[in-house]
Amino acid sequence: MVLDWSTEKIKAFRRALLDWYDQEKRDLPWRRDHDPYHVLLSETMLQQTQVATVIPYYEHFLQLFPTVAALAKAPEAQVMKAWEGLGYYSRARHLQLAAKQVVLDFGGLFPETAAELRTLAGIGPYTAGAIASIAFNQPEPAIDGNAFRVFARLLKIDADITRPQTRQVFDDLIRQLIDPQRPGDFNQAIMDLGSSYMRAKDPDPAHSPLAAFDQSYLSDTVLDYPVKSKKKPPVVIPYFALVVHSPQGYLLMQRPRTGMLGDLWMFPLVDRSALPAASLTAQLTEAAAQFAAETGVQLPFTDAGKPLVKHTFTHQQWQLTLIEAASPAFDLAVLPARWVAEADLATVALPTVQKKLFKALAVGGMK
DNA sequence: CAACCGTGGTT
DNA sequence: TAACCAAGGTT
Repeated sequence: MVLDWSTEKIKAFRRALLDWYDQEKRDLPWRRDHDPYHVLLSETMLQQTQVATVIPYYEHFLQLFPTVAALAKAPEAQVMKAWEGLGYYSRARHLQLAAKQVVLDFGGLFPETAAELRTLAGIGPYTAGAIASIAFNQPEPAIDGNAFRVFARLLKIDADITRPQTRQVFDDLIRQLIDPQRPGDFNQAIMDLGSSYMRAKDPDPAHSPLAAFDQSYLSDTVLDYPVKSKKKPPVVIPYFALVVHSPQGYLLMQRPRTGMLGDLWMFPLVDRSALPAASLTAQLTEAAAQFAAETGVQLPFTDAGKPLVKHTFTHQQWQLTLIEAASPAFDLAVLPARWVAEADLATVALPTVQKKLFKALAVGGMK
């Protein structure tokens, strides 16, 4: 799509945006320099995650893994532990994979083009554009939720931003507007604008430095943009959480690398919706049978008498009933499982839902 | 392409 | 409070 703005108008737009950014840009840890590793780390953590949440994780992660080489050679378990609580855990695995790719495929130096950056694990069109523009000064759009919202409002773009093909519409338009001298600052200024005057809720378009360019503001239709379709509600799944405690600690299983909470450690779960029996007693027996089939150990599980633990993810709501059995320690060598004493809880990466389960049991000072 | 993948904050 | 939102990527 061709933008019908004059050259003068485009220059005035860039000037208004960058002058404002020079005065008002946020002071953020990842803006201390333009190191591509710092940009990659911050952009990855910021995916679908708020700035205030990311800041302490970013600082801690950089202390543990100061360079891309240090991250590449770190134990994966330590990387996952550093990501604990941040969510979308495949980001952590992909980030370390990307670090290894930089070391092995690019001699330890980040590639500088968006196309090459896209070959790194976990780097999609947004993150590639962000690194290329911020670290390497290339005129690449970085189209995140802010950019979608800001340009949808500025230009009154009606395309549904949840549809993949819509990205191209915005990409074409932003390429005509991006400042060729300061593309990184241009992209970051759009993000700052999208989190302030042009935020999703309760925006203040009248005081935006781009108010004069904002077609939605000028027509009093700001909240009509961006256009996006609604998400489906989460599916409810009932589980038993199997609490097996021995003198060596609690039995935790490492979840499969793919799927929900991949690589993290949890109590074994049994999907109750897959159990045929109706009564609680019959379901406890069936859960014990499934546990025995997996471990070779038959244990008498009983209801732990704890309240139902609920945890809602993007697409699922888990309703967890704690059931428990005491046991001597037994061999777990053939399973992705281990006994974890309370003192060792700090050494394994636990998802938030598992911390809720420990809290319900009043274990490890979790609250 | 649509579905999947976490968590915490806000209204 | 249920719904929505927050610097997306992978399959």
